[in-house]
Amino acid sequence: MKTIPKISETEWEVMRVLWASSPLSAEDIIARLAAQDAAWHPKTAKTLLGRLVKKKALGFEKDGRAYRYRPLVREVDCVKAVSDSFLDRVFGGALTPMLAHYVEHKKMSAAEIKELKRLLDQKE
Amino acid sequence: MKTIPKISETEWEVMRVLWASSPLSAEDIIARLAAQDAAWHPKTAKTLLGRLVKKKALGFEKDGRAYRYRPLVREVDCVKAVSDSFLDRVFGGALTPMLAHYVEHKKMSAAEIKELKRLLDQKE
DNA sequence: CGTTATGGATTACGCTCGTAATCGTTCAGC
DNA sequence: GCTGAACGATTACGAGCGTAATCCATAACG
Repeated sequence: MKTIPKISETEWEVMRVLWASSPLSAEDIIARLAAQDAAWHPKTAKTLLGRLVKKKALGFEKDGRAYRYRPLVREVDCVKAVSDSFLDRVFGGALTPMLAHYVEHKKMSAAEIKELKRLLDQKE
Repeated sequence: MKTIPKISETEWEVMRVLWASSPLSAEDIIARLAAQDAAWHPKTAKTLLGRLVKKKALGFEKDGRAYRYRPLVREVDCVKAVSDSFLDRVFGGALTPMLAHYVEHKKMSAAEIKELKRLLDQKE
């Protein structure tokens, strides 16, 4: 089991772009980030790319002077790590109260409810 | 709607103790923290209490030389704030994939599954 | 009554984060 | 070939965090 580097709040946005599609150039990544949130400053994105490379969440191949970045860690693994820590911290590790919180406080469509029930059925 | 102060990882453990029971003296809080995790250093806990007071997550009444601390923010509100941000960051705000992740990756007892289904039924 | 233990306040310190600007190099266009 | 634009690398910097130790006042014990 590989060690999952700790990915910060803003770094997650970058990772999510690359999990959705990779490899990508910095330029492409910046474009996609700006597409979902215009407040992204290119320099900031570059800094984050550098940090993610340093902490080995991203790798790259050179493509001329530029890099093409790709994830070195799988999304599922990162999601699992951070989900577990969230569960521990906020709900003391108790799964059901956590799920109950969401079910009770967030809107869900009938289809979503059905889908979730199906998953629960499978689990039995 | 009051503003929820940002509560850090370790601060959450302190808050959880006080949400479970308050008001409590620093001594009591430290004892309860140590009970669940022996690695807690009293000085560290004091620092966190101070910080939580400063950021107005906790208040206190004087009781002689000592303080009796109590939460100034409700657990539900904090849970909601941090849950929403977690959902956004890790799952891009998509509720069902998030719930699905937990249902698929964590162990649940038959009773828990049943309880959750009941909540989903209510929601319909 | 004085000394010590205890309580909160203050100070410490290295790390990470968010947010960029600057630097040095190299590719591309003129 | 020369110049400027663009790339990654390096540097910046204040805030917050995790982890304590130290300081100062007072309460409790002897």
